[in-house]
Amino acid sequence: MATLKDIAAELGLSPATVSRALNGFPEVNARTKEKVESAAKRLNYRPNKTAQRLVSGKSGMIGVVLMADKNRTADQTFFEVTGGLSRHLAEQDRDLIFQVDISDDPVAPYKRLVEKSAVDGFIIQGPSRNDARIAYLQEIGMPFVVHGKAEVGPVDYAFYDIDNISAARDASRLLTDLGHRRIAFLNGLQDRAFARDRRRGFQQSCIEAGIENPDKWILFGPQTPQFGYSGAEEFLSRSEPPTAFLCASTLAAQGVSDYLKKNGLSCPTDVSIVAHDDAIVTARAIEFDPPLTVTRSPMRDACKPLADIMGQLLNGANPKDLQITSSAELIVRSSTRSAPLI
Amino acid sequence: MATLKDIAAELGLSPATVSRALNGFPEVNARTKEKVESAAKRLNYRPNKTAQRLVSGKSGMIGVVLMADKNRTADQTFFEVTGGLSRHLAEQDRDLIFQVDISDDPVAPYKRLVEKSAVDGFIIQGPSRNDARIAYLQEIGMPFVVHGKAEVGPVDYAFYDIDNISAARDASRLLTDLGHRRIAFLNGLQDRAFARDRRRGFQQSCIEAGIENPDKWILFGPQTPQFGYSGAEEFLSRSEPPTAFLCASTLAAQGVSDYLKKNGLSCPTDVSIVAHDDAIVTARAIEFDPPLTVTRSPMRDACKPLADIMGQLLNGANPKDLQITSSAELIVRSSTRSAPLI
DNA sequence: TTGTAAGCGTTATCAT
DNA sequence: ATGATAACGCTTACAA
Repeated sequence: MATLKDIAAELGLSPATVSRALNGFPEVNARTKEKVESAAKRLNYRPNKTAQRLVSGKSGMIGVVLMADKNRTADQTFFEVTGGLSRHLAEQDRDLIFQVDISDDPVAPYKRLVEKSAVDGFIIQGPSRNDARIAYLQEIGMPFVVHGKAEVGPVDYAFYDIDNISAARDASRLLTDLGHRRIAFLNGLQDRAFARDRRRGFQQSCIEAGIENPDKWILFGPQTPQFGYSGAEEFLSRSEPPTAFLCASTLAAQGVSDYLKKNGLSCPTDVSIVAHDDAIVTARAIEFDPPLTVTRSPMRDACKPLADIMGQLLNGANPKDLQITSSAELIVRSSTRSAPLI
Repeated sequence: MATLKDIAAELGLSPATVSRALNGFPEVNARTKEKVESAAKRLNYRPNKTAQRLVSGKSGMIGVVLMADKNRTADQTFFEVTGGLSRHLAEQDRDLIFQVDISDDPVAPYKRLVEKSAVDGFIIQGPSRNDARIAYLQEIGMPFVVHGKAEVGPVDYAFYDIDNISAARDASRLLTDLGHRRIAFLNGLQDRAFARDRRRGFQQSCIEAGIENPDKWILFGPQTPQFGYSGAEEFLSRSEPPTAFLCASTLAAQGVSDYLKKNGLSCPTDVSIVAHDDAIVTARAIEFDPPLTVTRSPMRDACKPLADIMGQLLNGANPKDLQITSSAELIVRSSTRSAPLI
């Protein structure tokens, strides 16, 4: 692979001039610039990233760490986002370095990457409350963007999140407006920030509607069809069964739907279902039977903002100016109907 | 972050000696070595990877490229393997750089990474026949390992594959031994090497059993429940419907199973099902109703061999000595039974 | 056993 | 407008 030196030798110039020509410095003679550029093309020159990194102190890599659970499973959404991130980072000529966390110390993989000076920044997915990773990165001053927002109040790091409180509030308010009073909420894992926010939104609309003790209607769990199924089973065998389900994902809604079918219950006649729709391919809300009412906010939409924020951060922007909260859109389809009169 | 120079200054040594001490050169005085090591620890020294790379000419990174289809979907298995790879590469102190292919030129993302001198090698997943990526990497002499084997005869690149011919042969032979004569095969995408091999194995056992024109019983498609469902529909509405299904994945088997249930057909009484089981979490063969007979070969098992092969390749081993074919195990459960007498 | 010096391929700071 | 030179942090002949 040709180097700056090769081009310089070829043209009888110094490497410095070639570097300037190639990097568009204003002082270089137009003709020289042309010659350099054509020679570069001819010799198939590519700047050596490693050398650039050494001198700039930047690696050009962004770290993404997957926290695999004990079962080594990872939710689809993580990959959706990671794939999209890779694409958008490529537009900035940055690459994504991917690591799987197997230790029980969530900070370890970040430390490893930091200490190897392997990355310029991190994108953190699925933050939890008092996230140790965030604390660590803040402490050492490493740039990072959080997908989701860990804390409730204002924070001083960059993030992209959807308004989970409003999403859950809108969804459950739709149900209370339809007269539902016993609404089961199959929420995400309890330690996740989004689950906390959605609980809050759910509670708000319950209070508005005069429903007491909303918490007894919430179950936290992984967003899988299995969880949806067992959650439906659990709630529907109570003495006061719910007339509606709110699911944190279409995946869980799938499980609920399966349970209803298997037990001769009809949606929406007997039970209404609303879900939050991340628009992942494996469980399309519109292909449900009946088509699912959702609060929709494609996971995929997070990729570009996250990559952009990272780019600006690396250009020295203030994290506090890089905080985006987008909102989910309520789409009413056929899985919701007035509460049955009992 | 402390550098070699810092340690040298601290100890009144030269950077060279410190480097030697830290890299376990035999000539260094034992006491010096101790002092250097403790100073390194005390100053929290980490070698600067970028500098090491520049001097060694190696990046310490392995490229993995995801070929996303038009829908931007990617099968679960890709991520299973990629995650595992990341873990095992970390053991070699290598990192995984992850890229998504969006262009229609499958070689482009590889070229990009190569020309940036970003990676030392690639792991290629889902090879197709006459794979352009393989041709490119061979041409430029970049090390790579293929997960799967693209060609039928002997090849001169490193790979890890399962014996797809035998797997399909064993599975379909089980069915022919049970008296089945009309066996539908929901195979993988036609351009994939594994699908070609499984077709071959299927044909072999059909010939053994005297079944004519096996190809008319094969449908190629993406291994999804949707494909399984529509494939079952297609085959079962023929004038001579199959009495058994062979599926290239438990995901497709799920679709077949769903179709049977929805149409009042019983497995295994009316229709037997055998699948190949990659042991991915989203469709566990043993949790099927009834539990699924499979040829089992966990995708996950490929990760360590692939990482190991890459390591050896980078240490100068001959690709031809790094070719592993493992075999799938036939596990008979309850989804297979003698063919119904018609 | 240790030090000196060159070099990896860039970019940046001086001169000229 | 261009060239020398140093620097980034490390490894490795070669010298001592």
